[in-house]
Amino acid sequence: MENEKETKKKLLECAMKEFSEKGYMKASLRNICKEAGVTTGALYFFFKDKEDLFGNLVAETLYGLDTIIENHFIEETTATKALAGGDMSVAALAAAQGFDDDMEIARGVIRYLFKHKEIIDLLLTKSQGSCYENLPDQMVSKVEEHYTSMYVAMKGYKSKRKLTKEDKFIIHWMSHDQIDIFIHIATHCKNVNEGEKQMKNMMAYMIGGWYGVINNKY
Amino acid sequence: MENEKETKKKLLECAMKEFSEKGYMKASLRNICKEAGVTTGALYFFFKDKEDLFGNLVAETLYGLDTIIENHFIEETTATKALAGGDMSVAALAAAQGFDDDMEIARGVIRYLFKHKEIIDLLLTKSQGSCYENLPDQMVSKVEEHYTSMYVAMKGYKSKRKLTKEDKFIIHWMSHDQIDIFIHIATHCKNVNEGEKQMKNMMAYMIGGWYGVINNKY
Amino acid sequence: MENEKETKKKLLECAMKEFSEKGYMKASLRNICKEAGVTTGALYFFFKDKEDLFGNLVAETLYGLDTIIENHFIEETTATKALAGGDMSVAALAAAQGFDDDMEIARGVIRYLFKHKEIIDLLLTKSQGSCYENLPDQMVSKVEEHYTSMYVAMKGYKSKRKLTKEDKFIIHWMSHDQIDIFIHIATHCKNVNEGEKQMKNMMAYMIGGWYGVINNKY
Amino acid sequence: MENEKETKKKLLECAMKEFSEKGYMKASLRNICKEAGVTTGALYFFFKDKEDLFGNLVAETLYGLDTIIENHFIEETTATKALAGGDMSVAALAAAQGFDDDMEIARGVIRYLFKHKEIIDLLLTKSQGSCYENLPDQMVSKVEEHYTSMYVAMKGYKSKRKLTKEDKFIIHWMSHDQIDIFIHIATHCKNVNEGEKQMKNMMAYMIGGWYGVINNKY
DNA sequence: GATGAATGAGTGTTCATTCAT
DNA sequence: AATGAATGAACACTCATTCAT
Repeated sequence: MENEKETKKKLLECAMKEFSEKGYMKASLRNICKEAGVTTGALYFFFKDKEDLFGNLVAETLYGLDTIIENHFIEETTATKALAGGDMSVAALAAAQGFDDDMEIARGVIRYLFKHKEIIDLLLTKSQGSCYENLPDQMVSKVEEHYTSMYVAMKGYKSKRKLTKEDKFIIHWMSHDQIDIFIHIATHCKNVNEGEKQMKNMMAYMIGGWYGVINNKY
Repeated sequence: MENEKETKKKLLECAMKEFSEKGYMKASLRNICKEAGVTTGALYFFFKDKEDLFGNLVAETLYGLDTIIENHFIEETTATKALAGGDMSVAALAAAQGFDDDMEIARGVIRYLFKHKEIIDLLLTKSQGSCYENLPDQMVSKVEEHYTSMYVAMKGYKSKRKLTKEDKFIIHWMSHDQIDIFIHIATHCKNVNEGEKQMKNMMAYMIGGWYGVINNKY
Repeated sequence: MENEKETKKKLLECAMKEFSEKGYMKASLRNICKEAGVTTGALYFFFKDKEDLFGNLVAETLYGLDTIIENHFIEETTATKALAGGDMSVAALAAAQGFDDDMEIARGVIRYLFKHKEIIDLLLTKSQGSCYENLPDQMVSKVEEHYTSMYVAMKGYKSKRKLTKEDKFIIHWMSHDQIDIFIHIATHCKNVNEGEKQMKNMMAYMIGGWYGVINNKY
Repeated sequence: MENEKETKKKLLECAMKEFSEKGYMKASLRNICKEAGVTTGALYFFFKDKEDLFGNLVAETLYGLDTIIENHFIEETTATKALAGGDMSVAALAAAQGFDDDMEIARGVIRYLFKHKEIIDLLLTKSQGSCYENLPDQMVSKVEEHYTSMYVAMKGYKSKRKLTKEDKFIIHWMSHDQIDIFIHIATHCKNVNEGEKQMKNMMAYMIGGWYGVINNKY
């Protein structure tokens, strides 16, 4: 019963190695099978095709990440909405609170990233050619809504309708940058401790950036 | 003599199209030649191999970009070094000056990016699999040295030797982010005017970020 | 005991569908099993191989058809033989009688074809690649002997020895055409009523053809 | 210059052999190449894909056959149309004339078939799976229109509108049978002389059949 | 009776590259 | 300067079949 699943496991391990070394497109199913000591037919018993094999490697981790980001940022969103319409100083205070919360969320994200570091690396840097190649963009989209609300609150706008093209652009950029911080940590720090440590400076950078934008007169 | 160069030109045009549509890896030399109305042999008369063809497309633009970044940021570097050892307020003042200069440089970079938008897009989003796939990283390296000096000055350190691992990490991140701003503008704005406009907010974000980092106590 | 046979039944149903849709060669045993909700191993418990599976689908129907044709046409044969040696007009008369009998047989065949229409379609149009691909030819052979006797009688020959190469050729053709009439009806009429109706004209055509041949002077 | 085309020729020869032996579907491009002493890449230099290779074998012959059938039968059609509305005996006479003409056409077709016997065999018996698998049906369609006109004339109908479902069915059958005569000759006679000889009986059969149908009272 | 696993040979097709002419 | 021809290795994928359990 145990060694029945050995082959699938072996296949996944070798696939992990091959994809990590060569990226999705250049990875060879033949190589994976050879390495695993089985014929290509065996691979197709367990997996529908190349994409499915890659999917089996990353799906679970991806789903968990999605859940974390979606849940947290969406809860935040509703909380932050209450700020809209308040006076600037209150908003600023609340925003500071918002950042503290974000910090907490970020810590959670980072812990998750490091818990699944290899898969995350695969997704972030080796998925080109697969259906997962736009993962960062998708995550950015999820953060963007949350940040739009925060931005509206901090600017003291009464509704999202007030947002100019420039507002939207910088919100998108900051969302992108937030995701990029996670990616940067995941790909540049060797463990979760270092990740959490470096994150403090990065969050300081980001918060400073937000204030720079909010107070920008140009 | 004229139609000799015609073929090379045609080949480059068709290569541009193919690489832009499919990316470096999925681009087919066959297709390029078919489109250009010549045989593959012709291509190999003008270009050593696939990489060389891609290189011919991007080399000039790349060299120009390198030059801009290298020249400007390196000149800056020497100027900023004078600050080392000064008191904090002077440093801050000087840093502000530094940012103004950076703004000017950034404007130049952006103008350059849009002047060669298609090639830049190719380099930034379609070069995976070629030797240019790490271009952003290389550019980051060039900015990094300049930023290290600025950082040292703003922190009031007496020499680079004082830099901790955390300092180096955040400097790398901010360098990366600077390059990312350029990339973001190049890939998200439709013309140079919009690019320059959006850049103002982004620079405000970046400068705010720097201050956030410099003043960070954690 | 009951659901044991359920699986075999299910397999046969799904095989029917797959073979009908794709033809013998392109049909995939994998697909059949997937559709039936069992593994390929199960299929190989019930059937020796692909050919055997196809055989199980068509064998009974095929055997019935064989029997009908063989019995009837062979009975006819002995009856018709009595004509040999008689004078022409008697032979013609007898031949007319023969055609009436043939009409009756044909009606029986057609009824049988429509009773097993789906299997017949399978055999006639989807069996290429299997050992049944020459079914029409085999049926032709069976009719041929009967027609040879009829031909000998109508021509007023004293024995089969008189048959020239041309005689044999046209007998083969007419046998082939007789089978083709059945096939045409089976594949072009939507039910037995229409089949029987159209058959009248077709038999008129065939009988006219026979007279054309018998009286042909060239 | 001469042995440049040797490879393509060799490839076509070997393809001819492979397709003839195994049929379109079971033919292996690898085998063809191995037999021709070249790599598969070479094949793909000359031919787009399997279908194109097969097409190169048969296209010319097919086009010629199309032309013969289309030209002749369509010329006939207009000639025969003049009969519509005339009295029966005249129509019958004219029909007899029509059959004489058809005989002449048929002789032309048969000569063509034997001139390209191997290709014709390929098309008729080995093309399943390719885009040519329905060739006989297409040819039947072309004959059908001509026969409809003849039928209308012989029946003494004033227009095609009078045709019942039964009329149409038997016309289709007779068209089918006409094509089948050609196919039968092409696949059962070993040379054009034998073909032309056997055709006489077959045409007698067919003409007899037509009269049988036209005079049929049921 | 049936599964789950695996084989091994095969499929058509595409690729960048080479080279004599 | 360019062609036409060819290579050879690689690709993802499918197949009917087998067999221990």
